[in-house]
Amino acid sequence: MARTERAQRGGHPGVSIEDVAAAAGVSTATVSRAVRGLPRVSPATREKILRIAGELGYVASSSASGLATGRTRTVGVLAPYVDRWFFFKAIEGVDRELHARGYNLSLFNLGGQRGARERLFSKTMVYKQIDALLVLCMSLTHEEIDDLQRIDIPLIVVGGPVEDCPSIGIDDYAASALATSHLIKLGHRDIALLHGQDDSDLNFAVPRLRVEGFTDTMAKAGCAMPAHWDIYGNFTVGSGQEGFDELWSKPGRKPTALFCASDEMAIGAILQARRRGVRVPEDLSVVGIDNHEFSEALGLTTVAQDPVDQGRLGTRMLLDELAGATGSVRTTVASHKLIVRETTAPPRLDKQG
Amino acid sequence: MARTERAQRGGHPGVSIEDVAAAAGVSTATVSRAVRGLPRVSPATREKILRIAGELGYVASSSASGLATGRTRTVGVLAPYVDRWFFFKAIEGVDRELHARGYNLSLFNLGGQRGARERLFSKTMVYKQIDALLVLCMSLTHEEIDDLQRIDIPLIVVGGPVEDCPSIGIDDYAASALATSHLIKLGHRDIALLHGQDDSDLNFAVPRLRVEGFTDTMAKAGCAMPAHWDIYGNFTVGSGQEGFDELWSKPGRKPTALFCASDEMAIGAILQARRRGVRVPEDLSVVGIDNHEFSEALGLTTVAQDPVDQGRLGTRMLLDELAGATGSVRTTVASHKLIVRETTAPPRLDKQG
DNA sequence: TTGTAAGCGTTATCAT
DNA sequence: ATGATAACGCTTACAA
Repeated sequence: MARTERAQRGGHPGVSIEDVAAAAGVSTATVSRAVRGLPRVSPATREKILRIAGELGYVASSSASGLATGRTRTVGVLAPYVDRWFFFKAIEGVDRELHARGYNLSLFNLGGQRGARERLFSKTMVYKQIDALLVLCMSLTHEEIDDLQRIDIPLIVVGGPVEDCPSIGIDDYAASALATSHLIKLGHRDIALLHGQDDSDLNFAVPRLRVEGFTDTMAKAGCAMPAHWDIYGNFTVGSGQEGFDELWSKPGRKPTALFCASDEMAIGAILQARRRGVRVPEDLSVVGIDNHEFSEALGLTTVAQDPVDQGRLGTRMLLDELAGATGSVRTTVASHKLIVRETTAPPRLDKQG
Repeated sequence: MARTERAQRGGHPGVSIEDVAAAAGVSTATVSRAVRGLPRVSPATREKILRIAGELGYVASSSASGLATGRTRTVGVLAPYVDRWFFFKAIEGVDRELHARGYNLSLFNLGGQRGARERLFSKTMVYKQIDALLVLCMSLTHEEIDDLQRIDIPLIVVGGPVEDCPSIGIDDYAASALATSHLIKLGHRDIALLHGQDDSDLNFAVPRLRVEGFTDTMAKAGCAMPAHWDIYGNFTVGSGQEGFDELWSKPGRKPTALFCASDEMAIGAILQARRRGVRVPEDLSVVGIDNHEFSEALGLTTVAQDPVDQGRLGTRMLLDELAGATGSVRTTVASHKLIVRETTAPPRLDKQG
């Protein structure tokens, strides 16, 4: 199908490099160099070419240059969800860095359907379509990892450790230890735990680390926790609500504080506590991890992390690697910080251990 | 640069259609037909080719086929934000539909920096890179619209009307009228308004329509609203909090109800009200629009809409259009529904009009 | 049913 | 500094 035929059939061939070359009276090679800002073009011709290209509205075809160079100038972002705080924040950071450096972002969202990983991630989805891959806080099967390694493009995971892959994220263990000791320093000893696993099994490491940080800190402080204070949720607000009800409906002593493995669960728990007439922090202190958008409004004490920045940094490493700086991609730990607000206070004297 | 050279230089040529053809003892044309499921291939050869392609791990180069066909099989998604409820929900719907039909999603996020449109959307960003464009609830400048029309690819905006563009979204006027009359039917006459404009001026229509729905309904019911009950926010939780404080700090009579143009503002207002000792709904009824994730947990009465579905439907129209069904893309109105929960109740008798 | 071969719009090598 | 020209890997008339 020749260009002329396409045009005849009502297609939209657009203006090609050849059109520009013809209009400028130079070769396509020169146009190519000129528009890409490469050397070996005299200032005069460059200016002329740029002007004409502008007039004609020339934009290089990404398919064509992709084919010629073997690079697509797009990086893939693989996310288990796109509607959860950490994820959309990270995506924002990734997008910013990517477009700032002239790259495109191709989004692959595995989630959507809650309950199980709906779409499997196959190499065909990205093979020859992206220059690098950024994985958002999810574990990969061995098969997926192997596939990815075989493709051999720069890869980084943002938001949690995955074996055999470089990653960037906070030290989840330290973060939850920090939240827990904040509670302990306040005088709490009767602390319940609201944690759990992501619905779709997408990352086991982060939840586990956050629990271990809690458990170890409790143990070190000599605090024991009855088994029925160990509540299992799934990192959503809804499960935070249910978690609170479960905790409070059980007979026996109540805790004076609640450690939640994520702000979303903490928010759910607090909302439900208030609904049940349990005052926060007077009757129950609550602490979370993340510093979700809504946490400030609620006055939630939490350990903050910055997913935007993690996304940006991860992207930067990927792009540097692509730019030839071998070794740019390496496992990095991002910072976290305790933010004390209004949902934590010393336990009431009559309840103190 | 020949294939062999690339390989020698440590590049990763991958397995090409030619490799498959050679291994199968057929021509590339046949391989092409076979792998794409086209007719005119005998069952036997097809099976053989598929097997070999599988063994070799063959995946067609999107650049090459894009160049050959003039189609990229990716659609662009232009979003003012990616970290706001409507937007990430819509993106989820878009992504689902897209990948289900073998398309890729290229994300362009204009936001990030709050305060002003940071990145301008230029035709060079998408020209020749996408087959269709889905715009998420933002107004475009005339220049941008012109550019887009000139590119002449299917276009739809999801989440709000934009002049001269087909769109899908709820009837924002009707939705806010519905929320308002819910309040009025409950017996409220002293109703305050929390509305505003998106930070970055990204869509004027939606906020305006929601205000008009409120204002007209109030007028029809013969309710007057003092000017200082007209509070201006920016659709965020934070501005909901500030809005409440502004409303409550002013001297004079207090309203018995508050209409918020979005759930996020409503949530902020409620949280702040409680913090100030104002009970919801006893002292103040609050209603929102959207049915945000957190609204159920808070018990917020609201008018629900389903962005996931809007995104999916918008995408479907785009893809149908690309599949040749001319006229598939057309302005459509999505449904909304009042959900009465716990933040609205009749006004207290001593305060009734 | 299968193969041949001409494009698709760039980039990059090598001359000039 | 500039130009010819051969790739890049696929699709698609058209011929066989």
